[in-house]
Amino acid sequence: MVVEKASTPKNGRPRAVTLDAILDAATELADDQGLDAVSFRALADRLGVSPMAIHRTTGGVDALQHALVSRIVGEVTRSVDWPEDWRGIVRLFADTLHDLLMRHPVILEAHRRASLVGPGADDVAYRVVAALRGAGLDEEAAAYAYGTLHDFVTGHVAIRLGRGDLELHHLPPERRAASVFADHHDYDRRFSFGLDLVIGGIAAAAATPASHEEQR
Amino acid sequence: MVVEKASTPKNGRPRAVTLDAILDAATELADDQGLDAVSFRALADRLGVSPMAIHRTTGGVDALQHALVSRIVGEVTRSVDWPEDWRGIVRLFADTLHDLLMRHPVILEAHRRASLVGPGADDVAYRVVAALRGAGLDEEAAAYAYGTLHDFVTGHVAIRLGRGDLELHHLPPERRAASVFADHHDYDRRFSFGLDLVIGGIAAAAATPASHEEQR
DNA sequence: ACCTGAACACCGTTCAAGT
DNA sequence: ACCTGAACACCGTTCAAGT
Repeated sequence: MVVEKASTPKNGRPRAVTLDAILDAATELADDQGLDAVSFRALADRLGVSPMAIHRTTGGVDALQHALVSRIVGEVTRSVDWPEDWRGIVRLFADTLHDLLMRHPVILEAHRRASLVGPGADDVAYRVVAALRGAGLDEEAAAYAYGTLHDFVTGHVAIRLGRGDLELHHLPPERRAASVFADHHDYDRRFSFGLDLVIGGIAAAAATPASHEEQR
Repeated sequence: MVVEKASTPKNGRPRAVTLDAILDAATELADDQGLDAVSFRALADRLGVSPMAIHRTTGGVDALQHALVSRIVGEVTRSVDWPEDWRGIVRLFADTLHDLLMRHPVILEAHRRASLVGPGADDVAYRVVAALRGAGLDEEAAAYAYGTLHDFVTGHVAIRLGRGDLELHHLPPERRAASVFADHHDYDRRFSFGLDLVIGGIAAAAATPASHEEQR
C-alpha cells in the first residue's frame, strides 16, 4: 500500500496549500486576535496563495471552524497519566480541560458553530465516568456528574476570559469598598474552590445515593 | 424640573429613532437569528431610517452590544420574591439566571465583548452571598461559592444551546450503544442534578468550614 | 441638531477562465 | 486537478452635504 504524500496530488504538481497548514495558521490567528480575524483573505496572505485556494481546501468558513475546534479538542486525549483515586482523576480532567480552554480561547468562541467533539474525547469521558462510579455514584448520577464538571469548567473559563475583572466591579465606589467581592476575585482560587465544591457534592451524593430522589 | 420626552429633541422635530426602539429590534433579531444578523443595515430597514442613524444613536457596534446585554441582564433583578432558606435562595438564583440565558441566547454570544453587568445584578449577588453566609460559609467561601454557581449555570446553558445533542454522540454506533451517555442526556435533569451537586458541596463545606484548607 | 448618501476598506461565496 | 481573478452581495465606519 502506497502512502501518498499529502502535499503531492496525483498530477505531481505540489499542492500550494494543505489543510494542516491552514489550520495551523488559523489557530494562531484565532487565539491571538479572535475568531473574527480569521478571514480567508488573511490566511491567504500568510500562506501566499489566493483566498479561493483556502476556501476550496477548507470547504467554507463553517467547515474551517469545525475542523479548527475538532483538532484542538483532540489534544485532551493525548498521553494522560491517570491517577488511581477518583478525586485525582476528576481533578486531572478538570485541570486539563481548563488549561486547554485557556490556551485556545477560540474554542469558546467557535463552539456554538462547531461542536466540542474530538476523536479521543470519548475515552476521557469514559475514564472520568468510571471513576465517578467507583466513587459510589450509580450510572445515571455518574453521567450527569460528568456533565456538571464539564458545565462548570467551561463556564468558568468563558467568564474568566470574557473580562479581566469580576462581574460586580461596576459598583459605585462606596458600595465597592464594602463588597465582599472586592477582596475575593482571584480566578485560580475561584476555580479550585469551585472544583472542591463539586467534588464535595459528589462525595456527599455518593454517601447518600438516593438523596437526589428524596428531596422534592 | 422638566422631564423631556425622549423622542423629542430640543429643536422640536421628532426623533427618527430612539435607543430603546433600536435595542428592542436588536434583541428580537439577535435571539431569533443570532448576533451576526444584527447589522446596522438590517436594523435600519426594520425601523425605517438610514443605517447611519442607527450608528450615530448607538455609538457603534461595540456600544450597541454592550447596551443590549446590559439591558437584558437588568431583568434578573426585577421583583424577585426571595424565599427564606439558603437552599431556596440559591435555587431561585440559579433557575432565574438559567431561564434568562435560555430566553436570550444573545448574552452568551455577546458576553465576551460586553461584560455581564446589569444595574441591579449586584443586589441579587449580595442576596445570594448573604444566604451562603447564613448557610455557614465564611466571607471568602461565600463569595467564591457564588462564583461557582455563576460558572456552572453559564456553562450549562452555553453547552445546552451550543448543540442539540450531547458532546459524545459522535461515537461509532457500536460504542454508542454501550455508552452511559446515550440513556442520560436530558438537559433539564442535567441542570437540576448539577445544581443539587453544588448545593450538596456547599452544605458539606459549611459543615466542615476549614476542609478546603486542610487537604493539600 | 439630526439625518442622509456616497465612499472606503473589509467580508464569504460563485463562477468562468487559466495551467 | 488545482488555482486564480473578477464579480456579487454583504459588513462597519468616515465624512461632506442636506434640512
